[in-house]
Amino acid sequence: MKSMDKIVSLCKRRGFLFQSSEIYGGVQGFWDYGPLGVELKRNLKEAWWHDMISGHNELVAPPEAPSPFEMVGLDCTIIMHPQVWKNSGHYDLFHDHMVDCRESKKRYRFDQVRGRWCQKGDQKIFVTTLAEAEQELDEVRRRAMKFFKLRAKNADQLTVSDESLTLDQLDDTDDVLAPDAKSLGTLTEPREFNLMFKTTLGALGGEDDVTFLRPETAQGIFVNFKNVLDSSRVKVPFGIGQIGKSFRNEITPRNFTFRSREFEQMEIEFFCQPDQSQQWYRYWRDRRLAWYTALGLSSNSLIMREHHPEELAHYSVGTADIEYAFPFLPPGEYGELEGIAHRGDFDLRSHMEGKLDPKSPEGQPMQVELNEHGKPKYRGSGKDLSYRNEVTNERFVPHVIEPSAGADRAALAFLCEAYTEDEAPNDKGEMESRVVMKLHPRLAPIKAAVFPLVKKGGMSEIAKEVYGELKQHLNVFYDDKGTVGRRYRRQDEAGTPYCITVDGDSLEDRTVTIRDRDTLEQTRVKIDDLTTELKQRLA
RNA sequence: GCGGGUGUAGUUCAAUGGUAGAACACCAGCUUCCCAAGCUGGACACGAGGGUUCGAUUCCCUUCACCCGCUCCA
Repeated sequence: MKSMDKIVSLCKRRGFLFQSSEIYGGVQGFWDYGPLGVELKRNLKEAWWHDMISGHNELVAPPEAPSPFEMVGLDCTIIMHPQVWKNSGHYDLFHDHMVDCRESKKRYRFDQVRGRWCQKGDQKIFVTTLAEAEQELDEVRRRAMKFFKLRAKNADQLTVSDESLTLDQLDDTDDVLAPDAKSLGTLTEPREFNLMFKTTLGALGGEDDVTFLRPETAQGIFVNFKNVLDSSRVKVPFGIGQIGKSFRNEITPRNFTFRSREFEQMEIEFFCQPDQSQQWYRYWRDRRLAWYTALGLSSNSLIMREHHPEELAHYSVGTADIEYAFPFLPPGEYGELEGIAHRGDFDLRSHMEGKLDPKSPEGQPMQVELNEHGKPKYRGSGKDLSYRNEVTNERFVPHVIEPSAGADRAALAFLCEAYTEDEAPNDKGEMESRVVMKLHPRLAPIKAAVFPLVKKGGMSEIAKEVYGELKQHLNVFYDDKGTVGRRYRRQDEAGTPYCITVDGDSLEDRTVTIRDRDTLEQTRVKIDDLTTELKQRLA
């Protein structure tokens, strides 16, 4: 049976993944890739970069694509101008003040809990509710009656303030009846949740020099949009891709590497004409799903989850998550690998004009979010990030489709998918259980292993010669320790798709056997044809 | 952040208020002409800090990490 415990144990044992700083007891939410893991992850990122960016042919429209398009890459810094995160919306979203209720164990956003002062006799309490604005007064009154143990006929003993307040407008929470509590004063002090990693610019930096490690790579693409346009001659529609580390202070890192605090993203921002954005959204959504299945994720374990219209920001035409049935999730539940979001012109315009207000009235272009003085809450760059079609002379702010993938989550999904227990014969022909990582050859850390069948009679010499030749082209591994069966099993656990064995016949006719990891079948090929044969099989 | 559970070798597990065992894995050698567990030998562990005690891996406290549930998930 496939279980998370077994997968975690194999990852440690074989050097795919280690806990960060393990000798000091580890740090929650940080993980290191070992010798096999780093190869897997590099292969994964290289597959993505090749398939999405460097291997893309911009001269022809791929199947299902509305038109030909261009793709270029970018690699930008982790630390950026602090204003980036204000206009991207992360600064506001990531600085929630939260309170916990000691009684109900629930957590609330401090500025979202509303309520009213209620008085009976000389006792004055603040009764809260999460109810909608229309039901708020009734709900507050109902809870207050219950708290004071008043019957309906004595309702006139209760006075409820006309003014609705949020918790952040109170001096303290001592007299607050929390939304799910029965007694007063159960809320903790509000605590700031810094979901972005704060850091300081410059050696003498004070509070004014605070900035953040990026929580996503995407913003680096948006702020370089004009640079890329001015330097690369790309024309809309085109995409900019980037692979890089991002950082988020996850509240509850859990499930192995699934929710890490330092993680790597593979993101594309695809810029297109607003009237074509729906087609491009569908194209990327379907293409990205197909990418995972092409690399070996079972379509039974993958789902495309379209967000419901009510989940979407109103400027967005659609958002879909590609999700995988990780073994640590209950049956029927899926964990996100990648989100494909239609982001409209929100990001480019926010970086031009100042942070747009997602709560802008529907049916018209979004407006810049204003502060209490009626000025932009956060100033934009003031730079023109619109695009001019040089043929039609039409000028517009491109709409953006954002396929945003998690490299570590993908690596984990491929590891989980690959873990297989099956049966293989032992030297007596009896079936024994075997653990094999059925990684796609493109992802496998080691492409082939080379063995002398036994360490004598000149087999080692030939095997070393074969190894030296292959090593120039492929990541291969040499092993002559123990019996050959044991060496095969070791490679099975590492996910090596092929094992090359030099035997007695090799001495006579310069042939070797290729053993297939999944079928255990062996075929004999000439040493001179080996590189070509392997490259063909690995393609 | 809350509640429950668990921390012993690379892995999976024992035992013990007084010398910490095993299996597999690993290393060296022997054996071995195709699928791990033949032979000999070897190296390797009580998450961290504090307390109680003559003595703590064991009891107590704190802390860190992992697992389960709740919460959160931009």
